[in-house]
Amino acid sequence: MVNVRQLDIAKKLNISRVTVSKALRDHPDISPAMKKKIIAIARQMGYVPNQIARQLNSRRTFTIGIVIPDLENSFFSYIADSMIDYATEHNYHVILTVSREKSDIERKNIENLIGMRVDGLLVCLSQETTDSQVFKTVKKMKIPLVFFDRAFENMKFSRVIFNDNLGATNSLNLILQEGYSKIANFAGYSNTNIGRERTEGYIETLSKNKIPIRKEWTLESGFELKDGYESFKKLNRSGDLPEVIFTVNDRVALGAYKAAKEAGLRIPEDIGIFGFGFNEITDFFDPQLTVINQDPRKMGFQAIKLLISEIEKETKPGQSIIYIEEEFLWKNSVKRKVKK
Amino acid sequence: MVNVRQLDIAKKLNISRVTVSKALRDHPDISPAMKKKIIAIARQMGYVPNQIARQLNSRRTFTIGIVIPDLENSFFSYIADSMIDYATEHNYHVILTVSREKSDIERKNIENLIGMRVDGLLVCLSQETTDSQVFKTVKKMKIPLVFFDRAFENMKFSRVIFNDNLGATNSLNLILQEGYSKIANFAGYSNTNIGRERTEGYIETLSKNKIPIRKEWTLESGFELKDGYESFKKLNRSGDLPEVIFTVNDRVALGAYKAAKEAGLRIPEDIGIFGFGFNEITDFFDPQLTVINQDPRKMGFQAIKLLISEIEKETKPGQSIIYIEEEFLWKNSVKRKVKK
DNA sequence: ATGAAAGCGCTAACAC
DNA sequence: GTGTTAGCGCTTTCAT
Repeated sequence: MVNVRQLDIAKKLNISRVTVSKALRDHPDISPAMKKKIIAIARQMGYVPNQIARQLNSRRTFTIGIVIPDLENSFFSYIADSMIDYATEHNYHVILTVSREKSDIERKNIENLIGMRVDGLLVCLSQETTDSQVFKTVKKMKIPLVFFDRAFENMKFSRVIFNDNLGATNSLNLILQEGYSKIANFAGYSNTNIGRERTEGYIETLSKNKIPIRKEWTLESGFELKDGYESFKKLNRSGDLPEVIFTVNDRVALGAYKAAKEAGLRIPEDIGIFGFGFNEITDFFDPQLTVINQDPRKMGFQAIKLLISEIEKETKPGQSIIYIEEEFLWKNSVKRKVKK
Repeated sequence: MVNVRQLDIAKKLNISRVTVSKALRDHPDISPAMKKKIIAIARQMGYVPNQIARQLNSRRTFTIGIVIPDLENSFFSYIADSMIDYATEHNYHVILTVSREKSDIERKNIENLIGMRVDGLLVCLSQETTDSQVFKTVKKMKIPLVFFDRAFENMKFSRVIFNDNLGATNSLNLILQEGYSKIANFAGYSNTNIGRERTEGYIETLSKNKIPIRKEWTLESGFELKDGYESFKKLNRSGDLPEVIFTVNDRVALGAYKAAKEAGLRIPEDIGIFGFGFNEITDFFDPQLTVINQDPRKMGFQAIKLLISEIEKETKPGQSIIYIEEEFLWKNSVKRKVKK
C-alpha cells in the first residue's frame, strides 16, 4: 500500500482507529501488549503519521518561517545554518525563504508563511523595506516574530542585533592606543542603521580623543567590494593617505586590499586596514584582516532561541532586545606598534 | 478576531461557507457581484486561507524537502539558494534540513519530511551514508526524489551530477597543450566518487600523452585546507617540485597557496596551481585560481526543475541523469606559455 | 447561482 | 482498556 493510515492498521487488527492513534502515541489508556502489536503492524505496513492532519487539529505546525535577504551572502547562510541547527534539535522544521533584498518579495514570503500557519517568524528586513503593513497583520494574528540584524524599532517585536556603535568605539580606541591617529573611514551608506551607527562611533571616538575629523577621509559609497575599491583609488589619487582605514564591512575591506595592491602598496607596512566582518571569511584574506568580528552563528542561535521561547510562552513576546557582542581580533592587516 | 475562517465570513454575510470558499477561489459558480462583496469582507476581516486544511484534502503540500550536508559550505548554500529561487517562482515552499554529513541525521530528516508530506525530495547524500533503507521507503511511498552531487547509483532515482572525469581530462589536456608535463595531483580521498573520478581522469590523460605517472606526485589526503597545506609541505620537502599542481577542490588549492607562500615561492612564477572549484570563491584567491568551474547554481536549478517536473508528472520519475557541464577558466595561478 | 452533505487523517472528550 | 462521537478548516460532489 502506498499511503498507510491509522484506519488501515485498525481494520487489519479489527479494532478502532482511536486505539491505534493512542497506541502510537504511547497513551497510558492502551495495554502494553496491544501497543506492541499495533506498533509492530504499523512498522510492517510502513505507516508514517500524517503531520498535516495532526497540525490541522492541534493548530500547531512546529514549523518556523525564516525570511532572509540573500543566502549567497555567507553571513546569512551561517545564520540560517545555525537556526536550522537549533530548530532541528528542538523538533521544529524550518521553511526558508529569500527576499533578494526586495520588499515586495519579502511581503509575499511572509504572507505565504502565515498561510502555512508557521508557529513563528524570523525576519531580517530587506534593505528597501519601509512599509510595515504585513507586520501589522502578523501582530494582529498574534504570530510570534523576532527580527535579526535589521529590524523595525518601534513595532513591539523582539529583536537580536549587533551594537555597532560600541563595536566601532571599542575597536577604534584600541587602534588609537597603538599610536595611530590618521584614520580614514570607508563608511557605506549613511541612510542605513548599519552605516550610520558605525560612523557615529567613528566620529565620537575621534572627537573624544581630540582628533580632528577630516571630511575627505570619510568616504561614503556602498557596502560592496567595488565600493571599497573605488574609495581607495579616490583616496590614493588625493596623494594624502591615512595610516589606517576603518571599513564598514569585509567586502569593502577586500576592495581596498585590491586597490592598494594594484597601487603597489603593502598591507600592513604601507597602509593598515581593519573593519567589521566575520573572521571565518576574513581569515582567507591575504593578509588576514584585523576584524571587529560579528559572529552570525551567535546571532542565529539567539534569535531562534528567543523565538521558540516566545512560541512556547516562556518569554513575553515582543519585549526583548538582545545585543550580540562583537569581538575585536588582532590579525595581520594592521601593524602593531606597541609590543605585546 | 485573531484567526478568521471562511465560516466567519459566511456568518457575517448570512450565506453558506461553500459560497465563500468558491468565491475566494474565483469559481465560476458565483456571481461577480457576490464575489466582490465576499472578497472585500475577507480583506477587511484579515482573512488568510489556512493552507494546512487545504493540504489535508488535496493531499498536495506544494512543499519540497531539501537535505543538504552542510549549509556553511558556500557550494551548498549557493545550491540551496538557487533551489529556493526556482521553488518560489513556481509557487513551492522549501523545508531545508541539514545532515552535517551524518547519515543518521540524514535519515531522520528524510523521515520527518515524509511525515510532513512534502511533494518531493532533493537530497545530497552525506559522506558517510551507505544504508539505503529510508530511500526504499521513499520509493514505496512514491515520493519523487532527485539526488544532486552525491547519489546512489542503482536505486532508480534521478540524479544531477558533475562529470568529473571529463572535467579533469579536458582541463589537463589544456594544461599539457601549454607545454607543461610535470604535474602533481592533490587527490583527496580515493574512497569517494569525487576523489576517484578526478584522479582517474588525471591518470588517463597523462597516460594517453605518454607522461609517466610518478607515484610521489599523487598525494592522497583529504578535502580540506589543511590537507592541501600538508601535501604541499611534503612535496616541497622532497626537493623535487612539479611545474603545476592539480587539486581536487578549492580548499585544498588554498592550502597549497598558503604553504607555497610560506616557502617563499611565487604563484604562478615558481609553481602553478589549478583545480576544481567555484569561481565566485576562487576569484578571491590571490592570485585568482585557474579553475575547473563547478557552478552550484546550475546544479541546484537543474535538480529542482527536474524534481518539479517529476512531481507534476511531466517527466517519468527516477529515469533521468543530468550532467552539469564544467567550464575551464584560465585565471592567474598558472602561467600561460603559449601566447593567445 | 447557491447550499447541504461528506470527507481529507488525526486527536480530544467522553462513554462503556 | 477500548470504542464512539465530534471537529480541526477546507474543498468536492451533488442537489436545489
